[in-house]
Order: sequence, then structure tokens, then C-alpha cells
Amino acid sequence: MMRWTQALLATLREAPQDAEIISHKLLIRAGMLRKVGGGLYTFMPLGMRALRKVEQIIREEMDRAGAQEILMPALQPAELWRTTGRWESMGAGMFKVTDRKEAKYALAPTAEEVVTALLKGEVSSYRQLPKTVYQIQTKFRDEIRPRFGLMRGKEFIMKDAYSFDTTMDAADKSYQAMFDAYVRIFKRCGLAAKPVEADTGDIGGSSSHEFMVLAPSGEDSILDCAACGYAANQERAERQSMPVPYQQEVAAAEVVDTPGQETCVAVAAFLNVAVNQIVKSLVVLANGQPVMVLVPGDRELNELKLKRILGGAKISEASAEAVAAAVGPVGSIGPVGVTIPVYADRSLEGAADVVTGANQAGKHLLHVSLARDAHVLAYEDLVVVSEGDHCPRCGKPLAVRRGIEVGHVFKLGMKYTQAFNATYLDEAGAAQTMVMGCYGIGVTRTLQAIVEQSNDANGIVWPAAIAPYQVNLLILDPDNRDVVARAEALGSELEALGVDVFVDDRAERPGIKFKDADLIGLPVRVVAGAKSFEKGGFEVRRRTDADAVIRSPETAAAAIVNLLK
RNA sequence: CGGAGCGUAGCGCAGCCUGGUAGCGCGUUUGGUUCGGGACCAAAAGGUCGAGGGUUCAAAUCCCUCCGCUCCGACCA
Repeated sequence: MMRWTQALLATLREAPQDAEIISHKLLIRAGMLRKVGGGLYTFMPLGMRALRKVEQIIREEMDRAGAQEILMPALQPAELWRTTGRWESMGAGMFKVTDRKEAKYALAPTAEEVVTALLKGEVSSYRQLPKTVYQIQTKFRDEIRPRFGLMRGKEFIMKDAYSFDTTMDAADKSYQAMFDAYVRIFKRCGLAAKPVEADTGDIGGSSSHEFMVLAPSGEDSILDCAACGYAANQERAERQSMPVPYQQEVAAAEVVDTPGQETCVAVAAFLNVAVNQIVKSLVVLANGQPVMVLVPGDRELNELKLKRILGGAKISEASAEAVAAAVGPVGSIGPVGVTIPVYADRSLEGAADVVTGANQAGKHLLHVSLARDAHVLAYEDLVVVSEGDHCPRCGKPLAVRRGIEVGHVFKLGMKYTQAFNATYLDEAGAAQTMVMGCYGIGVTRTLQAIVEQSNDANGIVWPAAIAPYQVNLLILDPDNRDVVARAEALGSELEALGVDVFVDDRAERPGIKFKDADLIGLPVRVVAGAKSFEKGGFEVRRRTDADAVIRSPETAAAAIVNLLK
């Protein structure tokens, strides 16, 4: 039984001005979180208890899925990172430190290298596989912009798990086991988390899913098909491409003056044609070499898709000078007559009467047939999928939603095990490379996502499984010995039944206690006061209920336990 | 890093434009009246005005430099 008068707890009537989203404001106001610096927070006692609840659920489900908990150091020798080349490729996102002997270390942003080196040493036979290990540990990332409290911090707590298998098929099973565990974890946390297809990013590997909590404040966009259940991160989302309508060759390409018209919208208006009759030509650098990409004039290029098509090449923006040197002046470039490689979105396949830049300042070409007038290396899905596009599976329109990424599962294949030469001997005594998967949950982010998804105008509404305490016992007349004695008796009875009780024993007016109880958001509020006893006992109310119910001292504990189920 | 804004008591803010005693609300402490949805009265504590430099008789206020924080874009659990 924790008593407020003894707790390190202060609620705030107003939110600090640097908190932007509701969950951040509420965690600060409810005294659960305090800021230390940008992207750095202290968990106060109440917040700490909620965090431990999330961790415990994760532990239980990881263990249930057959994973084993370990703890690796957060300080990782640079040598390990050099083995995979990520010492360089992680770039500025990784904190690097140097010891007194000038040896370099990474502050763990993740642990593929450490765990792969570990399993390489521990596993030598197929008989020892599969193995999945996990840890719950502080991670460090030098985020360009920490944001929204715990949502994106420089330091955060992550559950990271790693699976090692003999074959791709076996690895798929391990992946599925983790996927299923994630579904259970987020469900037990009271979160509606949606698995969506995702890009693998710098971690690499063949496929991955993110677990997204839908929220307007989320940083990711998700394409969602209500008809068939397809869901994907916008970075990854595909679409059924509808060919642009201009399929008939009508005339030879013809140069027209378009003075000062540089954007697709402007050129379309100037020439009095639809924006999607304009072909948007972009030049980007792939591993430093210029490449042209064509998309319909009303579309955006998805650089990640281009990157995949180009075999993982580093895509970067080309300067206006570089574009001018490669093809022509920015604002008037096009694929006709260029010598650099040209890729086009699938929807442009067969486009035969479109407008492109003429690679001369202030001039465009009418009636361009891509097949006749340009040399397109490949037609691929290259655009950012947006609201209303056709679902790649069923063709129905897709909706765009915002999401908070709370978990991410990856099939890594042999990217890391190959780099470390992490092999085992198969039945025939031949060395084989282990197949790997990795699985992350942002624990601190998950905690905040729970608050983001579960609150009302008065404060937090903790799901019972995560709440720092289950019961908030308000003693309205702390000077009344009889009231205090009966409240204490109920508290002890509840604790004996395994219910965590928080007691507001402050000498404050009732209104203040009610407001604070709503703000802190424990699942059940019990009021003990002279008035409640006149009415027959304790007032019991769930955080989500409109009204309280009177329970006699004899029946209160059982009734409360029942409410918590 | 690019763009925008902010930095004055624990929290929320005013004062700055037009230089001259550092203020308000909440919170905190003490006393009193109150007491079922953020009471009232009285008294009090609490401030390197983000830092450094400059202008000036005089700087929270004007100028310069730096630092920190927040928001919008590229990174990600």
C-alpha cells in the first residue's frame, strides 16, 4: 500500500509548455515522468511501476514463445561493428565513445553484432538450433530530432530479440512465433496495434512487419485496406497501377515554349493539359551517379522503392548543377535524348502522348511517346501510394492512417551470420550459415502509446494490466479516525487479495483528490469518507464509469476484485 | 542541417516595441475560516531575467556571439 503523503509524487495543474501531444502532457502532469534534457527523461515512481508492468508482460510472452532472456552490454566494442561495416554505415545516428586507451565503443543502438558474435561462439551443431534470445535494455540513438517525450528519445528502453535457425523455413517459424507473441503482448497491454508490412531500412533482411498503434499523433503513415486487410507502411506500400490514359500516339514530339514554368502543375496549367499528362522527371544520385526517374505529374517518387530496384544503392538528392550537367536545367528536364539510366513508374508504361521537359530552359515537349522517343530501362512501382489508390491485393481503395511504431519484426536472413561466419555443422558434418531474425519493441514508447490511446478530458485511463496500482483509495476525511481505520482495513484486505492499492491520504479537499484521481487514472477509485459511510460504506467507481456504487465494508473488497477482472 | 518560435521563481505566463524599484496566477510555508469535483482571508519564503560580451549615467528591455528547448522536413523502436 503506497500512501501519497509518502510517495515522491506531485501532479501539475498545467502542462509544461514543451509538451505537445496528449500522452506527453498527461505523463508529466500526472507526475509519472520528468524531463532531464532533450529526449532524456526520468521515470518517477508511478511511471516506473507502469513501465515495469509493460516489461513484465513482454517477458512473460517472450518466455512463452520460447525465447530466453539474456543481458548484453550497452557498451559495445567498435570491432564488432566494423565486422558488418555498420561502424561506418550507421553514421551519426550511433553514439560512439572512446576509453582512456583510445579504444572505440558504440553505445548500443541495437545488438545484432553482439548477439551474432555470441551465438557464433555458443552454437556449433544443428542439434542446438533453433535458439531465440532477448533482452530488455537501454538503447542509445543520436536522434536528429528527439520528439514527443518518450516517443523518440536519445535513450530509450527496447526489448530486442534475435532468432537463429538452420534454414530459411525454420527461421520463418521463429519469425511467426515472435509475430504471434507480439500480437499477444500488445493485446495484453490494452493496445490496438496493427501489424503492417514495412521496409527493412538499414537493418536489412528480406521482409518485415511493423506493429502500429493508430493515432493521429503518430509519425508514420499507413495504407490500410478495409476490404481485404492489407496494411503497409507508406514507405513500403504498393498499389495496382492504373495506366495513365494517354496511350495513343498522335504526332511526333514537338518542342513548345513554356517560359518560366518549372513545376508540373504550372506547366499543365500553362499548356492547358491535365497534371497527369505531364511526366515528372527527377534526377537523383544513386551511389553518386545520376539516374532519371519518371513519375506522373501528380505523383511523388518513393525513394525507398527506387533504392530497392537499384539493389540497395544509396540514394541522394542531386544538386541543380549536377542535374544541369547530366541532362538539362531543372524545371525543364525530360527523358528524351538523355544518356543516363531512366526508370519509370509502372503507370507510365505505354504512355504515348505525354508532356516532358525538353532539356532546354523554358521548353517542353508535347506528344512524347516514351516507347518511341525515350529509352526507359524498366517500368517499376516507384511512387508514394496515397489515399484512394488501389489495393495491391484486392484493388479496393486504400485509406491513409497515422500510426506509432511500437514494434518491428525482421527476417534478416544471413546478412549478419555471414559477416561473422556464424556457422553450425549439419547432419552431414558440413558447415552451414545460421539464418537470423530480429524483433524489437520500444518499451518506453509502448508505454506512452498506451496513454496516447487511452485517456479522456480528465486524464489518463490506464488499462488494468498496465496501471501503476489497481485501486486509488481516497480518504476524504483523514482526520476522522473511524474513516481512516476502515479505509486502512479495506486497503489491507485488498493487498492480501493481490491488488495493488494507492492511498490518497493527503489533507486536501475532496475536489482536489477527485481531480488528481482522474488525472492519474487508476482503474478503480474507492472513496472512504464520513459521508460515504453514512450511505452504507465505500463508493466504488471504475475510471470509465459515470457513477459510483456504494459497497458495504464487508462486500467492498470482493466487488473491487470483480471489477478488475 | 534547413525553416519557424521560445528561454523571466517549482509550473504556466506578463513586462521587452518606447532602457530607470522584477511582476501576476498556480504551487510551497505559517495562521485562521472552510470542507464531496481544483475554496476564501491574512502573512511569508522563493529570481545569476539561459550564458558571455558590447552600447549607455543606467540593460530583463537595444546590439553581437554562444548555449539550451520546442515545432515543421530527412533518421527510427
